Amino acid sequence: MSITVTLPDGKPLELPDGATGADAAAAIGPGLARAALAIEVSHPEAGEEGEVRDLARALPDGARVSIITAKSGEKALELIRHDAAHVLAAAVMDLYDGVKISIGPAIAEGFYYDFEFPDGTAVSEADFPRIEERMREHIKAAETFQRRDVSPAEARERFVAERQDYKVELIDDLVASADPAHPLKTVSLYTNGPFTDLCRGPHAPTTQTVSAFKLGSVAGAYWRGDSDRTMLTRIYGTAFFSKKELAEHEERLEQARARDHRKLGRELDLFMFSELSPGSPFWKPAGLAIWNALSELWRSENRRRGYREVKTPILFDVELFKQSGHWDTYRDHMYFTDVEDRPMGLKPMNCPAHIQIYKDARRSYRDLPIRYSEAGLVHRHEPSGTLHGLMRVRHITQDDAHIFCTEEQVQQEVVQCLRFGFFLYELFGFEPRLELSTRPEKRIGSEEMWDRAEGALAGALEAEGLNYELNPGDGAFYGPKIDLHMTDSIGRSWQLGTVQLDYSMPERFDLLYTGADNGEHRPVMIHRALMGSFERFIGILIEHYAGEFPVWLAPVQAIVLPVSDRFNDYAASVRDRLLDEQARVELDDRNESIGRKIREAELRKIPYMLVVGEREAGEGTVAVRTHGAAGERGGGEGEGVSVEQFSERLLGELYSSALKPRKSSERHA
RNA sequence: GCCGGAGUAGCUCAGCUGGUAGAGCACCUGUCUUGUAAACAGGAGGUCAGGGGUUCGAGACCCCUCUCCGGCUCCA
Repeated sequence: MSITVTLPDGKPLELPDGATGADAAAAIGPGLARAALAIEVSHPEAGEEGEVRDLARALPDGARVSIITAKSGEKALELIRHDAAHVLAAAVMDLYDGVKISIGPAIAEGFYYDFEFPDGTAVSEADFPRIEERMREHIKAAETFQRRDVSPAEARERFVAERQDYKVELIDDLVASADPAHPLKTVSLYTNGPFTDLCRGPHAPTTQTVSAFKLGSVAGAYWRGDSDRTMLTRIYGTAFFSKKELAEHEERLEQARARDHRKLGRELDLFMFSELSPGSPFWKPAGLAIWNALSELWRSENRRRGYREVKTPILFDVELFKQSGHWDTYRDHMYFTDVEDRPMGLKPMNCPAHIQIYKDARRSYRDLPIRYSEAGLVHRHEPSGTLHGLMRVRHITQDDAHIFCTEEQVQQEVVQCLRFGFFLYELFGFEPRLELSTRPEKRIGSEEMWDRAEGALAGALEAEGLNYELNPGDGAFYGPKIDLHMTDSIGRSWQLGTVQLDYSMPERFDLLYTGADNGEHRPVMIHRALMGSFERFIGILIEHYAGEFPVWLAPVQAIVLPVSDRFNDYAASVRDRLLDEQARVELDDRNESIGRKIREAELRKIPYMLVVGEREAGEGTVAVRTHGAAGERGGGEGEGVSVEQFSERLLGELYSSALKPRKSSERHA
């Protein structure tokens, strides 16, 4: 008897019955046999998607196979990182008595393993050297990863005897969640050296492959991600196939840390924080310049799309929040105070305020859609442990808007919001990830309402042909939402824009409009913030540009640098000339060397440095040096540019291209 | 909020097993009059996050609080 498998190039390979992945690799060649780590098996006829398996497992007849080696990219990395997690667990078990293991998967940039250490044992990064040392021993021993399929009862017995409560719970859950028609017959155990773990696999043949690894950090993590359960100790690490790749990875991380907006915020003097108001940025002049440029863009683009800007209070009688539902669902995250014995609260959202404006007049179907925009200041008591620079603050300025429309207008309005969002993101070269979040546990409104709202959002996404992820249960308490996410410099994902559908607030506030039939109807509300908040968006912008902003966003667009104080008067006249063009321009007339002035302007990442000395003062010119590209006296584009010429050029870059007038046919949304 | 770590001059950091606080840059003053990434000299600057404790003596050790960092949970 023999079996036939198909190789990636389409060629069939005949093997004896019961042949394994290792046999297949050996049949192809001795080099591949040595390099093989695992094998990807797919069996389209049997409906089996590609699955990476151990080399030691028998291949099914008729399968398509592909040998995984160190060159197989992500799949190979995932494999050895998972191996590394087992090696880590083995080392920790060696070093700490009574430690309980839970789970240890490979993740995007590495791996982790979650442990429960005995009471009184705190593990910190200081312990990493000895843990790593122990890991190296397991790797040097080239322990084989041996898989054993056993009955759930046998596995359970084993882990009960070892007091591995988490493993016992995992087995019980596996058994309980199995389809009653096909009860779970086996679970797999993997053993390397003295360590055995409940694990689905696959693994490389031995621990030897995990040669280039490093532990990264230690963190708390709730068992099963549930904050009501035990907090375990998570140890993060990463692994590569070579020391070189590991070093490159660390180099990348270091470069990423250099663009951290908190670091750049300090270096470029953009904003600061004070212990006296945690989670609340103080915008310094340079940072506010960015804010204002962005705000100008936001304002003009809103106007173009039929939004009318409003401004509303931040402090309200709590009655408003009782009516809106915030009191019931959001109280713990709000700030309250008493004003002359009257309980008041800071708004955590702008919608109830915009609703007051809607209700200030009788509305007709002819008025709809009504679109109110506001750079609305809200306060949210974010838990202390979650604050993070500009990304997670308690004092939030949303680029908010609320659209009041008819049921029929919902989809087109949502589509317009999405297009508007993409228009903005494309200006910065952002490629956001989309999520559709559906009804949460804590919610208001009927099931039919949620059905309709979720359907409308999904409909808009599909009408636009957009790819999105479903995020069940993550909607706002009043309605489902579409969120736009971006990642920061080190890969953390942050929600920026959001488009939320709301049939509930209009009901709670008894919003009405008069229809063509002269009857009263209920409008639908759309809550939308595209950048999300100015704070978070600017945080992302800083990291995106690594502080090297395009001219229209740069806090200082040009700086005039006189070579000596004999040319200060001429330099001031150049500065004044550019100020007249509304440019953000500075003059560095300190008694310092030109080298010093240039160095400091470079460090401030100012786009244009205008050096003026004897020759420039005589000719009415400037010597232009652009940031990052060293200028040259006596040559290059920089020398002898008239102030006129430079002013023209700067004028062309002072505003985002989006802010320049354009014909309605060019409008994106 | 939870787990772990950290907090020394404006910034970046040093400060041994407890013996009474230091560097570079920035700042101020003076000299120099500068041509494309750091002129030279001098000076000033600290309740070592805050509070309590141990000790003859604490920046170092212990406890509490605050803030920050890395995660987890949460995030309208």
